[in-house]
Amino acid sequence: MPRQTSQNAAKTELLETPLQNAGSIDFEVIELLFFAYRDFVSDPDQILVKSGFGRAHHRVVHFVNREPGMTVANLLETLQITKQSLARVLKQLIDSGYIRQVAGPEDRRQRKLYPTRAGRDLALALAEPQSRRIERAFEGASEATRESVKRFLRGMQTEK
Amino acid sequence: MPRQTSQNAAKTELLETPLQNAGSIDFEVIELLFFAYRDFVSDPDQILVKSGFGRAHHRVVHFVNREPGMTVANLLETLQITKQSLARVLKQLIDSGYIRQVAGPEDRRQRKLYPTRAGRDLALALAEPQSRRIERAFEGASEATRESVKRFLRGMQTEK
DNA sequence: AAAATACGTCAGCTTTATTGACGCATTTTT
DNA sequence: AAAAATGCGTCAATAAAGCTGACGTATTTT
Repeated sequence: MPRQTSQNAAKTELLETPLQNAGSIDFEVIELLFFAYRDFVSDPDQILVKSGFGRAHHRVVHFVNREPGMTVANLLETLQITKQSLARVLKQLIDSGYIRQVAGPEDRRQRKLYPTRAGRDLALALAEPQSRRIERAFEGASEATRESVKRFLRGMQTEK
Repeated sequence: MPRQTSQNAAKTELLETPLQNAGSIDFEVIELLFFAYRDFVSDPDQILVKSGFGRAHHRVVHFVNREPGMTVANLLETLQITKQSLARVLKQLIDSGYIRQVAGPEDRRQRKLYPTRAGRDLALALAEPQSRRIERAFEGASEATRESVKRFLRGMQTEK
């Protein structure tokens, strides 16, 4: 037993070695994803504060523009949040005139969601800096490389 | 002027066409990043609820393990949050024995942060499912392709 | 000796999310 | 036709995570 071991060395042990790519753990890419996403969302965040909206509003505006006529249930599944979380955000967007609801033509219980012109403009304004960032990250990349990156990102998704 | 235009057509106009890759806006990659990150963080989230911790704790544990001896100021800059946001999270991790502080040897105002053995184990447990997901997304990819993806992710960061 | 720095903390607030329950209109099943 | 299920909105209570601003202490720099 080592002498000079101040109380409970085993339990209070401090590790000074950096945790690096080791075993099968890829810390490098984990970190790259963190930083990439952190900066990726920082662009629209700056625009959103001006309108008094947040990230959640952004997501809703984005997906409703991408797929007009989607239902509330569709949106909940896409965002993977609860109905109650969506409620306030959606209400604000409707009240502000960015999104409107229409009763479903076949199933009238459904509320189909559509962007207004203002809603489309907002979606475009938010996407613009993100898209510029993506273009910058792809700078000089071949079409094949771009496809590889997309394939990687698709592979990161949980297959439904 | 069109007849049969119910009140204010221009202002309440509903857009039914999906917003697609158009002009210079790359909606496809924007969405891929959203879904990739959403699922990427869902893995550790499930582990964290068991310990009563959240995503913020994860980030702190991760970076302190990656760079033992980092200061509180380093961490704030990396995470891009405020001191007060970090305070509660860091305190909980210290109180729970995952992280410890040591006064800086040169500058004793600094608090250098180190993981304990438990803190390292937690970081590894959280990284494991994320790393498996990354490996799956890279399946069959050449070394060159992997490098391309990393280059893309680095390019997404705001240059400091 | 004075100023600046690194850190912790107090107090109050906002946003975003959660769970659970209920009500209404409508559609599907029995 | 009646009963059950579905899509949606809402109420109430709560939690996690972030924010701003201000101040105190120890320490280092000027």
